[in-house]
Amino acid sequence: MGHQPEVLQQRMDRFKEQLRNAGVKLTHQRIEIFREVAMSEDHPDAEKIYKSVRKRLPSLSLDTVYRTLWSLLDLGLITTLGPPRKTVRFDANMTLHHHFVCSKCGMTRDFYSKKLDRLKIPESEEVLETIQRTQVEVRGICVTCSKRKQSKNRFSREDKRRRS
Amino acid sequence: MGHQPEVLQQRMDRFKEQLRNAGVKLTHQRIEIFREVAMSEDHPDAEKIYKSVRKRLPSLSLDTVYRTLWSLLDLGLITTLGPPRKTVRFDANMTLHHHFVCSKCGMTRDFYSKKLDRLKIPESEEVLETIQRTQVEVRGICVTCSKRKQSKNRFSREDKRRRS
DNA sequence: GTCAATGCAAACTCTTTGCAATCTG
DNA sequence: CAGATTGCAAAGAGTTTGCATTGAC
Repeated sequence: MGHQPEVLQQRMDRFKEQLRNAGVKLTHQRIEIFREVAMSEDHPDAEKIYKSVRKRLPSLSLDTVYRTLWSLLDLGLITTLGPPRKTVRFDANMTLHHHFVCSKCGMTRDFYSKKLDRLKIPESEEVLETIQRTQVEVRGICVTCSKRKQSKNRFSREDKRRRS
Repeated sequence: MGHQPEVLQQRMDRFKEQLRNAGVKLTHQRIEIFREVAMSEDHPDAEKIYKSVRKRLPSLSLDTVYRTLWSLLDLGLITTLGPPRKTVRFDANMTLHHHFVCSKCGMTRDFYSKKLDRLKIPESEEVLETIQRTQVEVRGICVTCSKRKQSKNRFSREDKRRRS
């Protein structure tokens, strides 16, 4: 479980540089939390990150993990799996379709494309026993979020949360 | 906000047929909850479905909405947006990559493909102002979940939840 | 030294569960 | 009518917040 050392090093360097550029403090917590996400191959959730990092920083608290993760997201150093929302959302459209997803608000819209429906997937043997469906997810910023006066991509995510 | 009438009708018919085949009762609640998901174009969460259906069935409770949605998921009548988990998961791999996702447990693994990286997306103008990234999500059942003795895809999801 | 960031504890929100009452087939 | 399903209320997760303390620059 882990990436090539040089990949990790590269990510860590980029991370430190971006934090400095943003005028944000390089705390032990942030360094270790980012390292954990950067090292892992399994897309961990906050709880899992918390447990791992805690071995190195026993005083770490879970809320710091959350705060740090949202911050890293805003800085563009990490992404979320699927739309960045906490509640599960459902879809009765079982026909082949694809998604536009807004990275800010999680808005999701279907779109159709015969070409994309026919995608050939390479190897899957290792991980998936049976394949059910292949879907393209296009991520970007939606029209509404683009218009909304942006807090210049500030480090703190607080304003965004209070609003929604 | 709504699909073509004939699409809705088709989905409702399929829904009723599948429930009968599975030997599952066709209650008002299930019918209205499924109709709501089938009608909507915006991938609603449980809360939103609850609020809408409540206008028609004032006695509906939120826990019934949850139970029904997981059940419909098991029957293959609806899907979730992204992996079917409740907690957000993070990813420090900012290089172009794609995902294998297990529909049962939410396990997610990266994979790489130069071909998929070069996907051409059709129209996006309407919805997304700027596109950040395009990613392919391959859904299926992972090796571990395939092995796990399956409760013959029973309607109730309870066993699965308790286990995790 | 200053102000951002952390840890703690408490509040909140979302989701699940146990059980008696109700409704479908 | 029997057993599945619902509604209720309460418990459980997961996540966020206010505030005093700590630590990076």
